[in-house]
Amino acid sequence: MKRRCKQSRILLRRGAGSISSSELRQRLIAQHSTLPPQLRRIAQFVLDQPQQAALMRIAEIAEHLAVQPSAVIRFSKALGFGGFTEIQRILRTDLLQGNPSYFERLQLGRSAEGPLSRFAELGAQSLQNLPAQPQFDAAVQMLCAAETIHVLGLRRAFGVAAYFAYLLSGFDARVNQIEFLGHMNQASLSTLREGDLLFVISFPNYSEEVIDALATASSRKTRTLALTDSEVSPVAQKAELVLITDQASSGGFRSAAGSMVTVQALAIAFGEQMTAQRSP
Amino acid sequence: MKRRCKQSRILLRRGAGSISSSELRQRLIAQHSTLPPQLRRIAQFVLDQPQQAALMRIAEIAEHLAVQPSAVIRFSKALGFGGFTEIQRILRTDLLQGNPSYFERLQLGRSAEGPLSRFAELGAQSLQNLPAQPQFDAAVQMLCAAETIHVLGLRRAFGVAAYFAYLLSGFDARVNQIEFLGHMNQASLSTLREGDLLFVISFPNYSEEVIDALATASSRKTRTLALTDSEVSPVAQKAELVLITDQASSGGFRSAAGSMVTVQALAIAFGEQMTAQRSP
DNA sequence: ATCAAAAAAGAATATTTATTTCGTTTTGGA
DNA sequence: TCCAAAACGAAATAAATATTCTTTTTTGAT
Repeated sequence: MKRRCKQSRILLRRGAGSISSSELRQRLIAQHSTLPPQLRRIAQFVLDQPQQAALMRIAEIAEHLAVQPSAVIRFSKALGFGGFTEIQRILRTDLLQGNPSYFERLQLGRSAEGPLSRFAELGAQSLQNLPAQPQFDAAVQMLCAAETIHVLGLRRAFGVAAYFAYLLSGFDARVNQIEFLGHMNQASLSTLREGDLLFVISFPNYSEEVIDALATASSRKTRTLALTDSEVSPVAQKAELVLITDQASSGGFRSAAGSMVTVQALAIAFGEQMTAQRSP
Repeated sequence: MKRRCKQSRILLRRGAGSISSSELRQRLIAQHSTLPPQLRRIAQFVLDQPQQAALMRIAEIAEHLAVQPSAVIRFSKALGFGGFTEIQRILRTDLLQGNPSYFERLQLGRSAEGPLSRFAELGAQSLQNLPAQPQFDAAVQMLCAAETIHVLGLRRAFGVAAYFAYLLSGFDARVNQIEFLGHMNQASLSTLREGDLLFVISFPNYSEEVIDALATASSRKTRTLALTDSEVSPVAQKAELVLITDQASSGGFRSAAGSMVTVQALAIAFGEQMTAQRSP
């Protein structure tokens, strides 16, 4: 009966019978009561701990549930799959956080239809990775402690910088957007002082001016905070504290959604803290 | 040299040399600059997309980064590991323990704590509503047909306008951001002509200047396109064609993520169409 | 109690996947 | 420009892992 095996392999490679994770759950729930004891335990495990099931090897799952590896295979076949690998593929795409379809599509090489949904997806990806920002609170502290906040973003980051400066000014912060109007670079930077904060926003390709500004800042004992796309970007290396966002890019285009949300959250956290300090 | 392999395997199985994910990140950042180009790209990928790196096979990662599988192994060894499997083990443990993503929380009905997650959610909401934009194609047509595109956004919309103007200029569009510098409002609007397009971005409270500009435009036979939050907003009523986004707000604060994504999609659709018209 | 049918176990096999090896190319220094 | 060292690419190898196959045990009906 080697043919059956071959056949199922082919199906898997095609990705033809691939279903969504919610369909999988439904099928699991539907068949759960009709399954023999061991297989039922496996089904329960997949339902209860999908993340673990996605990452563990068959042998590990088998050991964890005190069954034989072959039981896991029988389970998969009973559910109508060719093998456990197919189930795991579904679980893993799902584990790739929130937006399973994005990763799925990436792998298949197809992109979403229409620019709007394409970039909406890209933006959503940016937003998904935001909440895990250990530096966020420290960044807010730096903002609060600063005498004057200088905001610098050029080119694609200019709009984000402007938005941030606008929001901060709404909270009566001493804020100054550096625009290099008329290309008077050194003159613009002459307002950086000790006790101030330089907040830079920069994405590839990183502008020389921004990197220079960071150097100027540290020579003037101005503290520095950067919002960029990678921990190892040139600006990240020169800044005291780094926030990361908008890493994903599609076809050479990068979303700005994560940046906008980050600066908004920063500004509002800043505002809340400042008003809290004054009133009581 | 088979012994080396055996040895490292044994270490792996023991889990003895296993380090934490933050240690891994530190090591990655520290060595990043000293690594050869390909390995550096891999390091960056692991830093920037740890979830994906955790789940992908070596061959997939290699393909994604356009390197050979062996490069991934060389990378692992350069970092002091026995193989990529060891790195992946760290990443996977992290994936399991760590972040239940806020999408998950959304599904569970619990709301997120902390400003970052709060506004990430808000932004995600904005993005979800985007794809259903019947006017999108018409808007792109208007952009393509325009002689010169004038972009106007003030206050909270200023950053979005700047971003849009920046993107359009990258596609060799004739674009002009109206900034009302020095408050010479009428002078700024004197460049509006027949055949041009005025693209305005405005959210509550809607600036008087923007509404005035729309009036001026129609008196000068300049076509008008608006990006706003509601079909019945003052700017929507005065504009020929209207795009809607960022309707949701939380505690009086509105996300700008939808606007950014919309203008990005507009600009790129514009760019694609213009290049298509030229080349064939 | 006994038999047949179903379920499970364990060993054997096929396969996928990681890793090594080695030849070639590129890079940086005399 | 040449040489040596480093980096890279591709195929070969080894390891891990999933899957199948056969045997043994359990279950439940008569």
